[in-house]
Amino acid sequence: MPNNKIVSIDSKKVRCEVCSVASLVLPEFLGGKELELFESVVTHCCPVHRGDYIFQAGDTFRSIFAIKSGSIKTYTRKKAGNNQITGFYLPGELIGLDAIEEGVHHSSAKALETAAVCEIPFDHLEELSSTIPGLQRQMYRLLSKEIFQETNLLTLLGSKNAEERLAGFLLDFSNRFIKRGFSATDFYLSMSRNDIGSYLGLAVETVSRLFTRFHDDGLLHVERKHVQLKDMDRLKLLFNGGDNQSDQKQHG
Amino acid sequence: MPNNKIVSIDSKKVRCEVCSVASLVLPEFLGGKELELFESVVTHCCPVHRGDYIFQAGDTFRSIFAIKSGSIKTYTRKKAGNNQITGFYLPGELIGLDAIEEGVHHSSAKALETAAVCEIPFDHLEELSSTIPGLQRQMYRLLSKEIFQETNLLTLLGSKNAEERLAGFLLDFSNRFIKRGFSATDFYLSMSRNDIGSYLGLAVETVSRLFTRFHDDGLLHVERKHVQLKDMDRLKLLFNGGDNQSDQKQHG
DNA sequence: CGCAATATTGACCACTCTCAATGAGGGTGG
DNA sequence: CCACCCTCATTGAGAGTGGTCAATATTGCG
Repeated sequence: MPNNKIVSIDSKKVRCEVCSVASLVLPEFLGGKELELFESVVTHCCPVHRGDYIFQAGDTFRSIFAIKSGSIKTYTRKKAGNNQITGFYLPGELIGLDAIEEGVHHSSAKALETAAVCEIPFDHLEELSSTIPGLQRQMYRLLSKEIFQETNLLTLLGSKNAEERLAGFLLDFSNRFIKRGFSATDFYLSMSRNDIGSYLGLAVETVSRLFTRFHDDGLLHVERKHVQLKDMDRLKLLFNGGDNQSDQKQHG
Repeated sequence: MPNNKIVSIDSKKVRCEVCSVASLVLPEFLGGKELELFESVVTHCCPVHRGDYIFQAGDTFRSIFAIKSGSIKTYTRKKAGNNQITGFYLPGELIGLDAIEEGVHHSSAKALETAAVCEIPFDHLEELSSTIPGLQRQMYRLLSKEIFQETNLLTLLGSKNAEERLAGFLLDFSNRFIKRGFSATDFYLSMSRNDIGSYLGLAVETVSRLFTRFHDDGLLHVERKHVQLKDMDRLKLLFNGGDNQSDQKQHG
């Protein structure tokens, strides 16, 4: 597995492993004592390997999971033999939030590479969040953030063409990497082209062709999983498509 | 506005107006006294008319809103002059949940018809939910439900073709109407074809053509906003597309 | 009653999917 | 250490779904 890791993350893994989950997931609002309390409810914090499940569709919901290092994909079953990727998650992000309501996981979560994932039993978290006001607030914010991000993805799928989608995908990762202190323009994508295609609602071949085109156009340098964004401005322009200009393609 | 109301809802509006928001939005877990407390934080409960905004993108987030009657659409700005519809909301549903995290609305909410909408100041709700454990739990569930539903929509947009999308759209509304005690097979769609198209990531013309085709195929009877589903089984079959059968179109 | 907005329908074509072949990596076993 | 296999990625050619443009209802509103 040497090549398909997000190396920039792996290089910091040691540091991540020792720092607290709480400070990673809940960067604000919690004091030292509260952080400790939060840490106390985190039961497991085990490393997983590429292909390992964190949970599967159909599992009873008991915990949410915080990612400390590595990356995770979530997906739902689609048609025979195929999966619909619903998200890629990086350190500091939570998975399993969609299962709170029904008490059952409807999606599966699988490690894209070696990763450290912390289990947070939800009933403990609930109890704790009713005693620590700041934690409750943070929980609301985290859930809201997930909704907001999915709304953005909906907009992407509902109104953008193939190249706008891939540009948006890359810019999203760029933003998320930079927030974690990694390079905004030089990173490894731990997921396969197939996963990217499914996530963006495109065929694998289209994704592959677009990477080639972007490469040839000088927008980026790509070699398998390794991506270096070369022209962020044009990439952003591409993402925004016909915006600003008064052309109104699609759903006019 | 005689024709573009969801009449089956309107016919029950009087009843809805007098029953509590809480019992509509939070059907479980709250006792009589707690319901009263919850009601006390609901400041406004004003009627809105077709085209009225509940909130707009850019507004400071202060409240979430519960719909008591009528229907609401939410959307984000897309390209010049166009909107990307992100959701349609019916009585008992909450809007504005995506704005908690950043404290700013990134989407707008507009009434599709005359509707009753209750404002619930979020800081009050937060306070209250830390004193009533059942309320906190319900809030988590409601937020989680929104995430789950958006994930479903993502799957729809990411992996279904045009007719599967429209079938899914109709089945979704059918389910939501039946949960509210209305007919599962006979209802009015309060939104325009344009809105449906935007929501489903399709051109208006495609939506129109599909309605006609479904009508001609005997799947449903449609006359402008009035829809009567005639063959739920075939509609479900259509929605599931190539599932069950071992054909694996798209992202093979 | 006429204008504006919304729907419907048709013709055309482009974007993206499908199918198919080839190439490149990575892991396993001899 | 190399051969082999299997998965994943790339590239090409052709086809089809669905978008765009345009014209014509139909409805609603001032």
